[in-house]
Amino acid sequence: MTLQQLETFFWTVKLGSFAAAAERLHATQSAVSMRVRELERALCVELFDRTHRAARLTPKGRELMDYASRILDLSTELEHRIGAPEAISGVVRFGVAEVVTTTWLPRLITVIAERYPNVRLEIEEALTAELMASLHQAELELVLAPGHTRTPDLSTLSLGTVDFQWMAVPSLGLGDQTYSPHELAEYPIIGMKESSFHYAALEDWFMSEHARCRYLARCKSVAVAASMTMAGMGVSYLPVRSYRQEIEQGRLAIVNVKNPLDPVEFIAACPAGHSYSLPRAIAELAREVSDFQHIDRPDGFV
Amino acid sequence: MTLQQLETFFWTVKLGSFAAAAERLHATQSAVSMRVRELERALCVELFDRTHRAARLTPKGRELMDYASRILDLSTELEHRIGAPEAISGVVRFGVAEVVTTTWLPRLITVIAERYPNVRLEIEEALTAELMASLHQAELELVLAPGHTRTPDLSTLSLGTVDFQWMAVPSLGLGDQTYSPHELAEYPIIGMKESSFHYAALEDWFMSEHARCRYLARCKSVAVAASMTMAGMGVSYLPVRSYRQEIEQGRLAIVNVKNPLDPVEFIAACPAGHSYSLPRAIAELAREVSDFQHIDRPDGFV
DNA sequence: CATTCTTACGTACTGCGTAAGAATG
DNA sequence: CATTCTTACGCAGTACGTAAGAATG
Repeated sequence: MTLQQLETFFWTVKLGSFAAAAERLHATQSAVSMRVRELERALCVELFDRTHRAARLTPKGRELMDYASRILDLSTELEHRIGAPEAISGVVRFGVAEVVTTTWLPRLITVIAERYPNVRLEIEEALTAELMASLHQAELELVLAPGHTRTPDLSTLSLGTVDFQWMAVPSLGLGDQTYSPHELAEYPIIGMKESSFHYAALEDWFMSEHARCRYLARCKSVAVAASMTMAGMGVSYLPVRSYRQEIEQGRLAIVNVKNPLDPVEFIAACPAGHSYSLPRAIAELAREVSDFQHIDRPDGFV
Repeated sequence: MTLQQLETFFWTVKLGSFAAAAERLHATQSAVSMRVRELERALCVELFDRTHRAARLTPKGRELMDYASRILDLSTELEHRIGAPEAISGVVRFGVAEVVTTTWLPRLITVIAERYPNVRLEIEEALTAELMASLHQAELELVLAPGHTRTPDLSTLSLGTVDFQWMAVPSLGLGDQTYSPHELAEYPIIGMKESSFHYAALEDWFMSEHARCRYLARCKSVAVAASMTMAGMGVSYLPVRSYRQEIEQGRLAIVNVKNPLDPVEFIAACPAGHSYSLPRAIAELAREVSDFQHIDRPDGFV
């Protein structure tokens, strides 16, 4: 019995198939199959029910899963606590929201590369809901995105908040007055897709006055929304700091509204239950390099 | 990092040298050296201070020891709880007292061989103190011997008690009367060596009346003491059941004494701190096959 | 019939034992 | 100078990838 066998078994169960585990572990199906078979031979026990196509766990396999995760957890904790950072190798797949990409992601990548020179990163940018879905399917190990959801199966770490405001070009003529949702809904709104974190928040904001706005567009990208806004096509909800220059230069103007939404909190989220893991370490680095407005909140993971 | 490396590291620390670990693990010094070196390379950390001849742990090494024992403990627990018994392989070194050898040891060996066909046994017979010393030095993993010592670093399991009595040949003329220590001390005593469990007990018994007996001999073996006794050379303290036949046939007779000592409890003792381990499993088998007088006592390990 | 796991086979590697070497007390 | 660890070298076993095969839904 080896750690590698246990790790392979663990991911096979976690991802539901030998093929998926092979991809995750950067090995071939064949190798995964052999490792599991070797583990079964070492324990003289069937771990998977092979009468069906999908790899279904036997009762013994289910029992093993608990031991495997405990042992693997200890071994990664060991590597982090005792090993030098350069001893940490492997691949971390994480997802980021666009605002992270356009702000401190480059710094994060640099810091990771310095601290963990032997770690390879696979970074994916997508809308928040998509990232969270990937996280739950274990396709990603870490997500840096807006959110404050406290699900029991996720550990989260606050990365600070970002001030979003309604913006439009001055020539759209909204001026300095303070708009209610109803009033703002008169203007064409440049929104984000449903899987964006903002979708629900803005919908709620309009709905608080039973206002129905007309969306000129639903973007998958803040940058695209900003471009459309700067082109004078409508009003959109944008991160202030990212468009400071445009505001100063008069190419965008903040639209004052009644009951403005709170600043958006960004979090690092990763699967709960691991005391130490590379994703958690990276989350903490992200918190350090983040220049988002840090808020008072328990400093560690929740 | 592999389980084998951790195991090798563990035993190197536990036994204090690469050579001793090599012997324990049935490998060469060279292999042990390489495994440790590989572990150090995997963690990018020095685990042993090699400036001195003996392998002294570095602080990092000391930290690792805790993780290593926890991981190895989990992995053996896993093997016992999930693996089939025939999956358990390896060598168990255990020590037994002579009375165990001459009573149910053969049965124990049979039962172990049936349950764990792939386990090899290295059994050593010696006097109790010697066995306990070997146990503390981790040269043995299990001891089946008389005793009731409750040391915090040992787990013990009661194997039952054995009735010992003073015996002599009838022709020595002790008859049916009841002897005090003083009176018995008049006769030549065939005793056991100091490292025998009985040594202290009998010494105390005589000393309770400030009697000083003359030891005709100090044996390392109960069988030898019995032979000398049956040869009419003196009085000795022998297990009754082992010499039932001799008593019935009149070749030995029990000598009644005042304040006879309690029956001697036998225990299985193994290092504490392992939730599951082969030695513990064997201890429980020993309890099952033992035909010593079982006493009311918490059933499990203490 | 596409997906998923297994089997076969050749290769490359790595871990081990033997034996010799270095260093320590 | 004996003990203890390290290094060198050659062998053997094994773990992997490629590719073909079997079975399932």
